[in-house]
Amino acid sequence: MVQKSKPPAAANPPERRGEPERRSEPKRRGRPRAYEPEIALGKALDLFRKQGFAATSLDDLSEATGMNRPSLYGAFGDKRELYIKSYQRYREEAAASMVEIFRQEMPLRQRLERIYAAALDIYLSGDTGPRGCFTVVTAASEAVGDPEIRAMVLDGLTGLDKAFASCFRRAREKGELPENADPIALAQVASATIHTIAIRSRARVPRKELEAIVKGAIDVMVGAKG
Amino acid sequence: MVQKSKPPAAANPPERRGEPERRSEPKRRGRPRAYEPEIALGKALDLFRKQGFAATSLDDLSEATGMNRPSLYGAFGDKRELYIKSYQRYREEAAASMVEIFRQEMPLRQRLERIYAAALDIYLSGDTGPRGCFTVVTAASEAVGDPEIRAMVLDGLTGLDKAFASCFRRAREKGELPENADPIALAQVASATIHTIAIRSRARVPRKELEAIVKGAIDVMVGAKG
DNA sequence: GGATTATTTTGCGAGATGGTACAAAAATCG
DNA sequence: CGATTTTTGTACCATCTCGCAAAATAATCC
Repeated sequence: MVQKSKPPAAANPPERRGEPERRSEPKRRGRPRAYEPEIALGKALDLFRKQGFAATSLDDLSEATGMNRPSLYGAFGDKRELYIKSYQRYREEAAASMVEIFRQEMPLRQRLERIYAAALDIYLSGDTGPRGCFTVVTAASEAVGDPEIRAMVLDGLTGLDKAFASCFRRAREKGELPENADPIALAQVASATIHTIAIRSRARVPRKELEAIVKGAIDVMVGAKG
Repeated sequence: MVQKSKPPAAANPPERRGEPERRSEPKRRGRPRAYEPEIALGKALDLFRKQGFAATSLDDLSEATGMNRPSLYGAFGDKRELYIKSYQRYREEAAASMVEIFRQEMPLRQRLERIYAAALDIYLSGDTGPRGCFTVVTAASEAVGDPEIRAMVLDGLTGLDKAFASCFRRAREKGELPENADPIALAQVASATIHTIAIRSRARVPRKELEAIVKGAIDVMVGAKG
């Protein structure tokens, strides 16, 4: 898992470009790419999620993406840039899986349940074991030393807070919560619940237990029984 | 910060053993140690908390502890063992700072406030910026790949859950909580609040904001106003 | 004082690491 | 076809990494 000396054969998937470029690409000039940047970035993201920044070597990334190092460097920049791009990609995917749930009209309790179910799907995915949340598990670790990563982490944290806050605010307006409920405090508890399941999933707490934690937290936030 | 080639002079603190050994040590036989294992372990812990496992090199540890590598190796074993011993030390210290608060008799709200204040003291300490919680920030990251570390992390998580649960159970018996309050669910929210401030402190969220989050969470758990 | 014991010190070695230089390869353009 | 352009593949570098062996040092024991 650490070194490689990649077998030089079988490195080239024969189907390397079904249609050369999605659409409207006039026709690229030089030698065609042997990889698809989007899926390579996904592989890099998988690795960073599993191992974190420092424990992931360029050889690991090279092997996982199928790109050799110079190609990696040319496509994404150095290791830190690749990490940041992976993190951006992660956040886009995570946001995409939740934005619909925040937008649609539905009862508060159901909305919370679906948000947490989506989060668990993300945190528990992974071939070699659940990987938790990128923000919580690896990015927060890098955040002390790297202002750019820290800014992204902060942005992610407050973004989640705000999404939950507006969701509680709407619920209060619709009479699903008592008049004196504090949407901001509730949102922070809702975020904290996200964080606790992110951490616990990384420690391989089984999904059933995580779901029980979620249910208990929802009860505390909106009142027991549905 | 990465390499060293330590200046060979000035490496030996002249006061290296005020009293050779605390007490009852009959008299150590060979050359005396130039370091105190306890404080060296503390320095190692500081580094691991700041940088995590993979990003911390033996040279870093050697420089921080003042021990050269073979001495480190002899005293603590290899890097992973040193990491585990550091983590044990961290947990002992953290437990020591909280056990009194859990044991003493006091109103629920005050107990929670003091627990969170103690946690913030730990998370926000550090010369070069707050370091968060070892369990949450670095150990959880290693937990996927290392069963021994994972077991320790799980033990830490459930230990905190249980401490909070018994605290809520007592409060309910004393009438500080409604009869239908669920101590386990409340405990998990209390743990989640610990986790969220651990993560946020790592992202340099200022103490004032963390305290506001704590206050909001306490209100949600035990009911607004004190 | 000499033997014994425990620790420090120096330094090494095999290998991994992040990053890059450079030529060969594979496409389009004229 | 040859020129141009872009990417790939190989090889390399300087540094860092972990762990260890061998020798030097400093204490106690007899």
